[in-house]
Amino acid sequence: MKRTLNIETISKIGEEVLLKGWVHSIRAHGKIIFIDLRDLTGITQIVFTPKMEEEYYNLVKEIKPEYIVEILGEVLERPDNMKNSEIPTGSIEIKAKSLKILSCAKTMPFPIDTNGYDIGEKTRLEYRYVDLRRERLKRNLKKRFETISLMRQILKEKGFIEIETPILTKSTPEGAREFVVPSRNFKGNFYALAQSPQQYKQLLISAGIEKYFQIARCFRDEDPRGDRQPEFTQLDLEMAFPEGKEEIMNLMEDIYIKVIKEIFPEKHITQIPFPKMTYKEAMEKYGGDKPDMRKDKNDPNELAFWFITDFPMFEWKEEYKRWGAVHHPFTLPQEENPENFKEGLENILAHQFDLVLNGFEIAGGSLRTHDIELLKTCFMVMGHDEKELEEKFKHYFDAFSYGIPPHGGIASGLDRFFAVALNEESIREVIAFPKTGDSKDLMMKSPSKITNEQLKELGLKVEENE
RNA sequence: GGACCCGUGGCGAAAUUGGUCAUCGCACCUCCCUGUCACGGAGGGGGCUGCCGGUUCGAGUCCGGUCGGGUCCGCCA
Repeated sequence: MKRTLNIETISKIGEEVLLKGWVHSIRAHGKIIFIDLRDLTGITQIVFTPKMEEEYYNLVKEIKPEYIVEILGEVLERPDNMKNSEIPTGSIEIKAKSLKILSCAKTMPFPIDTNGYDIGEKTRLEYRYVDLRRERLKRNLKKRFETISLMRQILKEKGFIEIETPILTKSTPEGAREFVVPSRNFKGNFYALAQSPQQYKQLLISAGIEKYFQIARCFRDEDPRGDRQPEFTQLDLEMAFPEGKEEIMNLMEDIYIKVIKEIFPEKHITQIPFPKMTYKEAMEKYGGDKPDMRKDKNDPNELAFWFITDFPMFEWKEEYKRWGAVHHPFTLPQEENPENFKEGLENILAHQFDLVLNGFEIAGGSLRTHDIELLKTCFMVMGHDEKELEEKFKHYFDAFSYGIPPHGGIASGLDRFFAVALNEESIREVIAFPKTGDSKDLMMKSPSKITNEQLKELGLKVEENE
């Protein structure tokens, strides 16, 4: 017999159904026993009475919360005074005929029929597979999936194609600290995990993939925060021949408006089209480059999307005693004549913009420099010499020398977006298996030591005292 | 690299100024209950207060260290 999902029982009154799922709760009244059966679609009440076959009725008493069971029974409409308006299947119940235990379960390490906020994160992360049984987390993961599906659909309709770029790539100067991966075949050499598909996507543009996107995993070995993880997901896209940066902004705006309308209909956007504000104005008026522009900060359903534009191109990096890029070196400066760079680097703006949502930066985009000389100048300004460029970016300049159209793109951090859209304080609540503030995986217990054999094979120094 | 906060049975919390304070709720176990849906009722098991050391006649309660979590600054092209 084919399995019926809990939510489907409502339309099967009078029919015999086979249900499978988790025992959410048990209410035993001596003779009559109620079990709330949970599956991905919801909860259904099952009723067991002594009238059923003795073999099965005795088995019911063995059942404990979170056991996984299979129940054959008849869908009955409940008498009016016994209906439960709290749950979708509250108007019916299943009169059980038989029962089979598919899996037993130990007592859960913490309650899962709550929202979980009052349980220490340490415990929740250690038993993440149990924590994920929580309704709230399953809802978050579902919404996440629905959103990403919609984004793919929208971009497909607009002529973008999704392309996977390498995760194992090369260490480059500039940018975030990278995770490095030792090479076994070439001892003493290392891959770096991609901190962003930036270079690859620009090379795809040079190849004539005029509209690229990717739901991309990125890796950065920086100290995490509540809204950061060492690995995270971004909607990454790039296009050739954009009609100015406005085309990119409009595209991103269009995507988010559709996402909110379809996946988060309870939300309302403060202002459409998304207002724009220059970096200078944001800094002067709001003291930061990601102002929270909500009208009513107590309204949990308000979403204030704002574009912040005209970021400076360069900033002084005191730590390294040199100039660096505010965004990245590939950003197109608004001053395209390198001669004028001498006037004062701090005054040069870039064709760069961020998308800010309720005080969080959820996307950063720009037009890219496609003039090789200008690009080299930008690198030189930031303290890189010809030799280093030849070493680290040869592929990049070479590709451009074979022809590169004007292009631009944007990357949007999805974890942060989901946290805001789902009213979660931490992005850990919207990621299935997040890491701690120390970049550890408490469930898998990683990072972990590896054996001396492994170290040797990788050409790494063997620990003496192990 | 720096600053701050937290750590009590499985989970969440309580323990006046350090002195029977290891308590409560949930969960768990046993028994009773044919209509509950946070079911109800009776009884029961479980911690020595993250760890180490110090102060004190006496510490969960003070001090130091350590381990484990969290937040923030730096960092995050």
